[in-house]
Amino acid sequence: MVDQAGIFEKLKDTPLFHKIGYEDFLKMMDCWNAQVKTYLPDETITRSGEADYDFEIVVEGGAFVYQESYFGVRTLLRAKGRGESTTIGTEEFLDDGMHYVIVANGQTMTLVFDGKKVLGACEHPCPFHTQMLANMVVVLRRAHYRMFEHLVHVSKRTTRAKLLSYLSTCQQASHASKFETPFNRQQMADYLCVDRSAMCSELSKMKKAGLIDYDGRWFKIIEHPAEDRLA
Amino acid sequence: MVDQAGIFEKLKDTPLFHKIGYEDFLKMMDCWNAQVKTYLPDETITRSGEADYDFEIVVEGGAFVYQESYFGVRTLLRAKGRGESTTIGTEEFLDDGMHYVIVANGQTMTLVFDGKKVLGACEHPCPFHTQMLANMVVVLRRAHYRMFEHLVHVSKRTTRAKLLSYLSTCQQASHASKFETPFNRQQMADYLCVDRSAMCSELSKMKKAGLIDYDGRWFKIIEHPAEDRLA
DNA sequence: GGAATGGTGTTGTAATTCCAACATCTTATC
DNA sequence: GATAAGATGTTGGAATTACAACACCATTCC
Repeated sequence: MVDQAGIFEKLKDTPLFHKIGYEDFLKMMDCWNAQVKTYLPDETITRSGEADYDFEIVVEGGAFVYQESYFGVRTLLRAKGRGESTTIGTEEFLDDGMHYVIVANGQTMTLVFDGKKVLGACEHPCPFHTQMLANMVVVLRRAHYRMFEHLVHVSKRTTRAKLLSYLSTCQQASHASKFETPFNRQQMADYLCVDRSAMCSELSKMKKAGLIDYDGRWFKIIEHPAEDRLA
Repeated sequence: MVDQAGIFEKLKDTPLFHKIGYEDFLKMMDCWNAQVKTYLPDETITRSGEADYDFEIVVEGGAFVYQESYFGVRTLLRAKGRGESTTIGTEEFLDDGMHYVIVANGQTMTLVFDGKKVLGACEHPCPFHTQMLANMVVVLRRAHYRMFEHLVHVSKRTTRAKLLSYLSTCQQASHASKFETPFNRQQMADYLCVDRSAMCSELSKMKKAGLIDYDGRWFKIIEHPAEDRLA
């Protein structure tokens, strides 16, 4: 059994709890009807349509979020890492028309709030309530933008265009002409939704064509490609 | 010149202003240092790096959000419809590492809040502040999930897999075996990032193969495709 | 050292997609 | 009815990708 202080310790450094102190946390636990739940590995935590108004945060362990098709075929959307604490709920809870399943990744402990209270207008607004909502907005915006970047890259029709779109973004983020990618080749191929070997081959061609230069994870974009390849 | 009452009239029915009354609105205008701005068609409203902490809402007109590559090549991310009011800012403002440009779509009027006050903890928390943040979370979550669905479809390697993924989602949302899509063929092809004619051709094959049936925008999924095509 | 492992690059073939062009059908519009 | 415009379906050749198989290199482990 873990006490409230123990739970707070595991959450306090996450972006969602930015500027939330222990006293705020205690009030929150009371005000939002917090409940601690534990799950066995692979146990279903929740699915769309059930308890849509709960707001559940991973305290310990982790969770997988799957999209579920009409026929029950699942596609892995996101992994909530063990010990990463935050926000199953911040990004997925409380909406209609979503079809997902959330499954525990190993032994998992969560904190469940009453979502109606979280998103409802308080008669006696508390500072922590406003702060938590502001934190949620920040966390959501970041995730939203990352996903949009991803979609922009994947939307390109050819492997070359996908690579240029992605590498251009990396270069921008690095603020330098030479930059290092966080992915190895397989991960980069998965991220861009192309075949790894085909991607390697395309990288070779681009190097020979003088478009880019690279060595391992270090890349450099040399020439400005025709606009229509990037657009 | 439009007065505050006129602005409120244009915003009050949007999701972002759910449960926000006129008195709340007036307080908000004061508390968050609201300023009204107008833009000429195609005028740049803002770009990443400039005024990152402002929170700007379209009151009248509209806006295009572009991603901008290292070389200045722009990709259209999103169109904020004329008169649709809400939320340039709700989804894009206040983050680092975003490279975008926002351009007015026709004559446009906006409302600019001080983002630091919007996301900052208030010393004297107001009910409208909490309500607005809760509204932002709802709006963001919805947009986030829609984008995720989009990414799931586009991530599939073949046109057939993209179609099945998309149609499966439509079928789920309709709660019926037969359903109508909101897109015409060209829009559907753009959404799935494939060529229209190739998509039409693939639809024909799928119909002949007995996987689906369709007539115009009406579709029906007949057989469960092999799991590996959908996964 | 030798073997195993994981990351990377190359190649050839089969499959898929893009692209352009055209045919068909429906729906305005006059 | 005649015409135009728009959406949809079809086809064939060129371009691109997926897939499988293998070579190469560095690291790790015994």
